[in-house]
Amino acid sequence: MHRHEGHDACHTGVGDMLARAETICRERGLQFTPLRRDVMEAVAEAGKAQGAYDIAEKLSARGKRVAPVSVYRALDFLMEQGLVHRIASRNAFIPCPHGHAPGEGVVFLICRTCGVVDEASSEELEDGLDRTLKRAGFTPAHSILEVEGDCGACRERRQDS
Amino acid sequence: MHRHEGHDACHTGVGDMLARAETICRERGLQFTPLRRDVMEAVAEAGKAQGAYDIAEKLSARGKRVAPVSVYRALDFLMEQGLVHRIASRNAFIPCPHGHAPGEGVVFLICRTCGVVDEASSEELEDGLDRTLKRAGFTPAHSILEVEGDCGACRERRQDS
DNA sequence: GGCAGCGGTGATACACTGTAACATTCCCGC
DNA sequence: GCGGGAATGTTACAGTGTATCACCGCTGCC
Repeated sequence: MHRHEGHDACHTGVGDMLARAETICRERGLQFTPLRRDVMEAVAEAGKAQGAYDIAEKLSARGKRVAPVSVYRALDFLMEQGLVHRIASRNAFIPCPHGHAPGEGVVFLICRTCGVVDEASSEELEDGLDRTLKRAGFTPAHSILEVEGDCGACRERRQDS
Repeated sequence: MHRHEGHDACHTGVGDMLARAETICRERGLQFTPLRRDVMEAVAEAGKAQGAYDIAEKLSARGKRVAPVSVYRALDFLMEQGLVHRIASRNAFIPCPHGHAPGEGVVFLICRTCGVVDEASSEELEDGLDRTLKRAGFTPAHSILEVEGDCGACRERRQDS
C-alpha cells in the first residue's frame, strides 16, 4: 500500500491497469472474467468518470449487448477489490491507479471544466480527519471526500484567453 | 458565521429552526412560503436524513397532495440559504443547525446503524484539506465530506448486548 | 455417469431520484 | 386594470440503481 503526498502524478496506462487487475484477482483467488475485464477497460480508457449506463452503451456498441445490471455487478466487484472508485457527486466511476482500500484518506479532485477526476492524499489530511472524528466519538467505516473545482490546467487555460 | 470544534452538540429544536429560517429569509428579502416552511419542518422534525420522496409523501399524507418536484424546488431554495444540506451518499437531506455556506470544511457523520447524521468541523481538517489542494494545484469550489460509520451511542449500545 | 451446489451472467421488470416544459396563480408596482 | 416576475401545479420523462428469476458452466461428491 503506497502513499502519495499531493497531486497524483502516476497516470498508469490502460494495459498496465488491466494487467494489475488480473494479477490482483489471481492473488486473491477471484475470477477476472471477460465481462469484468471489459468493464475495467472501459473505465480505464475513458479520460473521465463514466456512468454505468455509458459503460453499458460503450460495450454494447462493439457487438454484443451488455445490460446495465451486468455492468453494475462488475463495478461492484471491481470496487470491492479497490480497482475502481465511485464518485458519489457524479454517479460515475473512475479507475484507481493505486490499490488502496476504500475510505483511506483519499480525496477526489473533480474538475468542473474538463471533467477529469484526480486523486490526492496526504497524511496531514488524514490525521486531521481522524482527530476530528475521534473528538466527535465517531468510528469511521468508509469516507467520501470529493472536491469540485478547477484543475491547474483549466485555470491556466482560462487565464490565457 | 460561527465555528465548531469537534462534535456538534447544538441540537436545535424544530420550532427554533423554523423561526431562524423565517428570520434569515426576511433579512435577505426572500419569501418563506408555506410550502418552504412545510418542507423545512418535515426535514427538521425527522430524526434522520429524508429523501425528497419521503418528504413529499409525508406532506401529502396530511391532506393536500404535494408533488416531488415541488419538494425539490423548495429544497433547492433551502439549500441555497444554507438551511438544509444534501447528503450525496444517501440522496437525502438534513436540516442544518447553523448557517454556514456550503463547502466550508464541514464533515457529515452518518451512522450506519441508527441513520442519524451529525455535523462536525474543525480548523485542523480544513487546513489539511486546503494545503492538500494547494499542493495539487487545485482550486476548490465546493466540497463533499461524508463519513459513514458508527456514532458513539450506537457503539456503546452494541457493547452492552 | 449423474447430481447438487455455487458463482457468474442474461433478461425483464421495477423502484427510486431528479429534471424539463408548460400552465396557472398570486402579488406587486405602475 | 394590467403587465411582469416569482412561486407553485401538473405532466411527462430521463437517469440511476435493484429485485427476481432463469440459465450456464464448473466443481466436488456419491
